Amino acid sequence: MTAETRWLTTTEERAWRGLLRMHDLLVNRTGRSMQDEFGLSATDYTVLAELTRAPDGRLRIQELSRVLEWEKSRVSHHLTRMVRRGLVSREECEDDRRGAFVVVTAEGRAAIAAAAPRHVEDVRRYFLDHLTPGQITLLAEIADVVVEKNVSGREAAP
Amino acid sequence: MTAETRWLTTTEERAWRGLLRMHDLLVNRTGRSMQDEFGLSATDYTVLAELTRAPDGRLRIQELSRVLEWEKSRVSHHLTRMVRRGLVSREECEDDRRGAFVVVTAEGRAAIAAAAPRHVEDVRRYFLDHLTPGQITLLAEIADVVVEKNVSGREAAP
DNA sequence: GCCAGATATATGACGTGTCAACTAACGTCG
DNA sequence: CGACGTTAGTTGACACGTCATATATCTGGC
Repeated sequence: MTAETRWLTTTEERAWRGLLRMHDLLVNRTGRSMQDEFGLSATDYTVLAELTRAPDGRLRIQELSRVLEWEKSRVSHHLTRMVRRGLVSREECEDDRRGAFVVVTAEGRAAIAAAAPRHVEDVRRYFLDHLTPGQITLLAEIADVVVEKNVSGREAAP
Repeated sequence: MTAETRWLTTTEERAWRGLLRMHDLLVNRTGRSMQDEFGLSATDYTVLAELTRAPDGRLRIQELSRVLEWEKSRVSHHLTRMVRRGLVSREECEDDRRGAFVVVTAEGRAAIAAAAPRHVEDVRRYFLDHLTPGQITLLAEIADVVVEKNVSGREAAP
């Protein structure tokens, strides 16, 4: 006994499909630069960004999992690959012997330092440069609202 | 001789990271419904949507590749999996013996017909319902601009 | 001190995406 | 006709993500 479906209006569909298409385009364009020119995937980049922002370039794996909002197994698999390529390394945790740290290697720091300026340029070239400051603000607000509504009540319930 | 990098302002970063986060949340939420309740991935859904919209539920594979903007090999791999699950089938092409058609099966039609109302509800629940009509229009415009600027000059150059 | 959960991480299987290489059929220009 | 470049589609290898499961350690009663 489902009520009649309220299909999407033209504008609603334009917003939804446009969001998906815009996202894919931007991810492809920015990702290709990073991959082709610096050998980093977008995910490598975010992992390195979190690590270099942390004191001593070290984080507990659970901590990384939390800030990135990635499943633990995803983090584990990804770190295995990054370790293999010399971007990070694992370290034991003295306090909690179950636990482990990830640490950026010198090579990892070099990689993200090299890639970061180009990445920011790409974000401007493919995305921000086509929008007015007003549109950028609007989009930031839209994203904040949607994220907040979807996240509250699922994690850290009051 | 690179100029100094113009790093992102707070708002710019909020827009960029917010876009990525919002997208991931929405894709996860809507994807999980479809997967758990109807056994379809988001990509299955879009393939079936294109096919059911086409006359006779048939499309040349190249045509599908073009409208979805997917690499040929991606299409091919995905169709192989969908065929295995009985959602679509391949047919030979008489006119051009290199070519092939994909056709939705009855099962495929049933699957998307069952999933569509729920999908639309999800798009509303997780996304549209949290925004004002003005914001939805704004977002549609933003997506259109960004997509248009990134696509023109790469395909179908004037 | 010990045992029953809970917690931190790793692993294997499998679906998905990309890239490069391959097969087969078209089209054309001599 | 026949060699040649192009087009349609497939395939295999490999990177990535998710799920279920395994292993080791911690923690809180008793």
